[in-house]
Amino acid sequence: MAVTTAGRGRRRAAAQGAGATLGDRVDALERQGYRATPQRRAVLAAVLGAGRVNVSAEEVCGRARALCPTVNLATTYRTLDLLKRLGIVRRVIYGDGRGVFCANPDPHYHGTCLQCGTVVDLPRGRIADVLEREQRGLTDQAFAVVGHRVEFYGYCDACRSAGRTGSIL
Amino acid sequence: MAVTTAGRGRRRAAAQGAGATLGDRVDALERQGYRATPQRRAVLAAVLGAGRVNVSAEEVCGRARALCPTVNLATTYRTLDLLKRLGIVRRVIYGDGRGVFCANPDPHYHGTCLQCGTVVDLPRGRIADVLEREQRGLTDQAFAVVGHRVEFYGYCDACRSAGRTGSIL
DNA sequence: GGGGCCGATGAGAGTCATTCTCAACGCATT
DNA sequence: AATGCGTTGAGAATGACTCTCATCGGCCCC
Repeated sequence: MAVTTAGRGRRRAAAQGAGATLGDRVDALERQGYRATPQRRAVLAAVLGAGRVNVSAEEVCGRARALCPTVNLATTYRTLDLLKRLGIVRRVIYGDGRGVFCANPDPHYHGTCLQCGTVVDLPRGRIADVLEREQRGLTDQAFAVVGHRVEFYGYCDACRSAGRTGSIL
Repeated sequence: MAVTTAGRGRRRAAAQGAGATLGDRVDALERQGYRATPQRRAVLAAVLGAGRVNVSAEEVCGRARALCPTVNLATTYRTLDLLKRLGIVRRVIYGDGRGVFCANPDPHYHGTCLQCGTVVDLPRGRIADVLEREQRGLTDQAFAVVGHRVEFYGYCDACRSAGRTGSIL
């Protein structure tokens, strides 16, 4: 997979949303006045390429280097921050304080494996509505609630298959 | 408030739970074979004294020093970790990856102020049951869910009174 | 009641993720 | 070619946290 010229105007799909491609995100970037440099394309491709599994900045940097060898860790952080501000990626902080990045544009939850620490996307269920209602109920306290975040933990496929479901992260 | 001799056998209340006092926690500590040193008592008192507002390790250390001037930051971390293992305090990691400590033994949620970062305890509502059910529903995926964590965000009393409700952490 | 044992401590160095600084680069415009 | 400005790489700085190690201080045994 090469991340160099990244076709422009090839697709007219939604810039965000379930079907958005790498090119769509590149377009979004440029539309906001940012240059789509090879480094930024590589970082973007690295996050998108991780699929349902969320990745750390260091992992993103490693993957991006396979596409553009000059990508630096500082640039990776800068780019991820930019993509976060543009709403293209999300940053998830969990249990041990480590941050991982996620490019899934659909509403979803995150599940952290108690064994290996992997963070995967989980489909969104019916909790959201209940949480919305709960939010309103909590607001008459000394705290005005405006949003929430849910995080699940358990065991990923790999760890379950390997029988590793004992320890606690 | 002095944290020196910390009466033993004064109370016979539940060692854990809503009505537990500083002395109860000290007892719990000793019952498990750990020494209730002045430093540990001070750290414990510092966390308990913070009430509904959760505190960072550095804040705990500062508060503890008012009770026992020799308390060191390393000792604070060590003690907080010990108290965590004993189930006396809980560690909450939120938004920016900073960890805060909480001594509230009742089931509750945490609310993070988007303005000043303060973390307060919020009363537990009816979400828990829904989340339990949701957990089971999510488990037939490539991930076995065994638990969850909910975090609310909004604006604390102080920031609302001061009219600071604009920015996002 | 002196000595040894062992858990606990303070100070400071080390670690790790993340951010900052700054000179250099690259591309567009003139 | 000259200028300007966004972007970059390298490495230093930061900040939270953990580790190391010599020392301290109760407690037990003789």
